[in-house]
Amino acid sequence: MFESVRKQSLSEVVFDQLRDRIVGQQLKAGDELPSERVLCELLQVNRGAVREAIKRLQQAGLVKVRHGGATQVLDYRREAGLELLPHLLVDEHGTLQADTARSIVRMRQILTPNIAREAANHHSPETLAQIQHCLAGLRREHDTKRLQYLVFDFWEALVDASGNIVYRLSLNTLRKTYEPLWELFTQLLSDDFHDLPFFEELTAAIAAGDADTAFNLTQTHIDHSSELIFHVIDQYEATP
Amino acid sequence: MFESVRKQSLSEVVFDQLRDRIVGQQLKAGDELPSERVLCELLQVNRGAVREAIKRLQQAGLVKVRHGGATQVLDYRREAGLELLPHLLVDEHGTLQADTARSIVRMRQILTPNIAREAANHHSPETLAQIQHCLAGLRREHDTKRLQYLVFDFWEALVDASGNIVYRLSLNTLRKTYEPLWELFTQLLSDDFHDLPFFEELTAAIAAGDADTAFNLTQTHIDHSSELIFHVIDQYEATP
DNA sequence: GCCCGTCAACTGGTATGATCAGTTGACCTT
DNA sequence: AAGGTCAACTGATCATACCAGTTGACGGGC
Repeated sequence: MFESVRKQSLSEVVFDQLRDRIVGQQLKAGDELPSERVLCELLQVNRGAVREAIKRLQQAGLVKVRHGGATQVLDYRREAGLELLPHLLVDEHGTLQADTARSIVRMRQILTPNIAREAANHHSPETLAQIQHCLAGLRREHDTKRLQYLVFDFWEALVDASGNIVYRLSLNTLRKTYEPLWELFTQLLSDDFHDLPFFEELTAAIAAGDADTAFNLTQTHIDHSSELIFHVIDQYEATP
Repeated sequence: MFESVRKQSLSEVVFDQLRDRIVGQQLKAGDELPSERVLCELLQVNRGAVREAIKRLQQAGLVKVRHGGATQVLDYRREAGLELLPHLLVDEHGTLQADTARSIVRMRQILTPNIAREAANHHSPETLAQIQHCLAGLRREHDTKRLQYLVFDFWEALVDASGNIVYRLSLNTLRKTYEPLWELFTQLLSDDFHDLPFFEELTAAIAAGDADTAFNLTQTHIDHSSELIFHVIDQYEATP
């Protein structure tokens, strides 16, 4: 099929370039960015584009801007937020960083059972209905690719039911992080997507308000898929 | 003492105003922002300032900008990242949102024991030394206020030792979120800060690579302080 | 009637150059 | 050596063009 052509604004290009230099350590913490006027000259763009890019770097916690003084590069490991994750997982050369990948899987591994637990504790009639609606979709679908989307919707419904906004926002970022790798998981986690009994039991446990069962069921399920992914990461790391 | 005077750039003011309207639901998901030129007129500022603010909104996942079309407000609960948290905890009127506060405490509660576990599993000689250095500081300090900083440094050392970048970035955001409420915790968690035996045992467990003990010790410790905080939140919510 | 191209009137994106405002450091005075 | 002055940086703001993509009304063709 056709792919949508990518259109990047200038300020986006500038932002990407500076961000990559920072996470790539060519610009280290404490270093000073060239002045806006110099950057214009170096990058051959107008100053507005440079300023927009720097505003975004500031928003991302990568630089500190001071009126009258030079713009300073911050230590992104101490200052940046989760939203930097996508660019730590895949570096500027498109290389996947195994350490980051493992970190993400771990996070998912510990977050998901707790989401299930809190969904059992805090669900409302509306959010429960949404979960059950997702479950009904899972029952009908057999194509792995489409199933993957439905499984994801199921988890999103759980997060909503948990009522925990921090889980919600964290998962948003995690989603954006592995969206580019979506198809990688289609085959890898195929068995998990097709594990209908699990989704049935989990939904039942949540509906019954049985938090411990919801937690344990999910932990078992997620531990399994995590092991699969860890294994693939190890393989990837071993064969450059 | 004196407080440093706050200086906010225009684009920052514009950004704050628009962000508050979005999280405050005056601008709902799907709504269209006024055009940049109209916003200039409404806010009586230069277009550059408006554009810089909108770039930051875009970076934060709050709006979707399309060349030629209107800028659309997104559903921040589905699109935004963790970095929005500070502004969900305290709304534009300075009111603390109890639900968000509880979500944050829960997140901390489930994250911290896992950080300890992974610190036990993955620490290097350097990161372990850093933890022990923090512990030494805790032994010497008795003033609660200064102790609070040292305790925080201790946890940061643990996160570094865990080697998990996702934990690291999440904690960065959580830190920025409760930084404004820092003094609130000074008295509330005073007993926890002074619980030296806990820090001693935890450090020993990590040094010994005993992940389960590290996990359990931390869980007990954090569960206790979480209960304290939950209690205060409940009280706060009951007395408006 | 319906389809399709045209075009004007939006929208955001880029460019230029001027000016305001805070920071820094060399230099001069005391 | 201490302190004040000032020129030369830095970022912040402004005004005004013009480029480029989107939208929808309009009108000719079938």
